[in-house]
Amino acid sequence: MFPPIQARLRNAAATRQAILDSARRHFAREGYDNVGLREIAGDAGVDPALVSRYFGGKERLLKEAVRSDTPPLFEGIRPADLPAHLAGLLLEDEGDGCGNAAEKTERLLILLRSASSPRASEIVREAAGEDILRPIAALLDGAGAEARASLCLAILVGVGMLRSAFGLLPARRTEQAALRAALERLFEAALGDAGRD
Amino acid sequence: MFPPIQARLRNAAATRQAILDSARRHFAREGYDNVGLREIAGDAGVDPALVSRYFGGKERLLKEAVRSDTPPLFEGIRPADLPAHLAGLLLEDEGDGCGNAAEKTERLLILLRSASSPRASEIVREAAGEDILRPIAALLDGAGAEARASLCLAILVGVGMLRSAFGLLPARRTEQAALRAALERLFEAALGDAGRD
DNA sequence: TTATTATGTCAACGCGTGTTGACGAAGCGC
DNA sequence: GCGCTTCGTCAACACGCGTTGACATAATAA
Repeated sequence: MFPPIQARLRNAAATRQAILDSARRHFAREGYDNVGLREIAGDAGVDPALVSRYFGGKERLLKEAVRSDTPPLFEGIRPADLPAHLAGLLLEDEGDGCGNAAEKTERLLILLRSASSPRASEIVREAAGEDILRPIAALLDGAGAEARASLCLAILVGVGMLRSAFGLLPARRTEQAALRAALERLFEAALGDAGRD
Repeated sequence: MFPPIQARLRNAAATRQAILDSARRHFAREGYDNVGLREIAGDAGVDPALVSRYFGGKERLLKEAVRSDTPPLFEGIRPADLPAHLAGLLLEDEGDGCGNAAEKTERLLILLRSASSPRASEIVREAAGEDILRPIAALLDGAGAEARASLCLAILVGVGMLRSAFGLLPARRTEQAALRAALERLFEAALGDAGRD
């Protein structure tokens, strides 16, 4: 599926990184439960046993995959730009048509597609709170900031699920502009007022 | 977990129905992949082998569980009432706190929580299209009716996922009114204009 | 060189899953 | 009573999963 990396034999650091990269790709496209260690290892050009050996288990691998060693998603964004930025995250994430996500939003896809799965839910919930909910809520102010951020996350999750599981909202070139506008209005509605109690 | 039904021995129709009821409850709460035939059968007070025997496999059981032998979700709804109706579906579905869903929206929960899962995705996509997307789109008119209905489905899925996987938006009594208002505005934004190209 | 460590390979385990076939037992017509 | 069909029970299978330990081989030091 991915071209196996060669000429990297007997290099622990590079092997570890190859496994991590392959895991990120697969977790982002298929979700934690729907991919096996053998596939991840296979695309990394590595023996499946090494995954458990290097990372100490599949859950630890996921935990490492969603660690924030990639740039944060909401840095330098002004509150007024949030709707456009959120819509952009959804529209740019599947850059090359259907497959490899842009690296900077790969973490978002991992969270979206591993949300179900009892084994991954705790890790996913924690990472989503830290990487998405908290940054959005920090940009807002007033009562109900968390609730409004939650609604944004719901839209992110819903649109992501619709695309991956239902094949809807594919964002073809011809419709992308209209969809982007609709998503921005949706995020505006979510951010504008929610839980203002 | 559920009180096992007794005094139903040697009654094929009743046994079949008990399995189907248990399957609906479990699929709605845990999703297709996260529940085993042994649990479903156990809560139905039945041997696990009977599930495969009566329904011919787990996928067939899911197919039967989402069949529309329960009342449709969007009957007698006027377009203007759609936002309130959709918000109501999300807020009333977990009636007794956390657990047994109201029967009339159990099918909705099954679809939400089984959306990932490669084995169930085709069945879920088909049922979602028939039970949710098509009815909503039929209530709308003009260009982009399907895209707008898709956005509504995305909100349904997202909010449902957030609740089941992340434990957010729990809709406590004190916040329910505010959340309902926010959801209505969200659905209004989704229905108002989307994909108008 | 040889000895030692680091890295990768292989086969197998234990577990849970959905599924199937053989057997037992209840209902029912004769 | 018997015979036959229907229904339920039990044990086992085959499969895939994550994981582990024993072994082989490359890299490195003595």
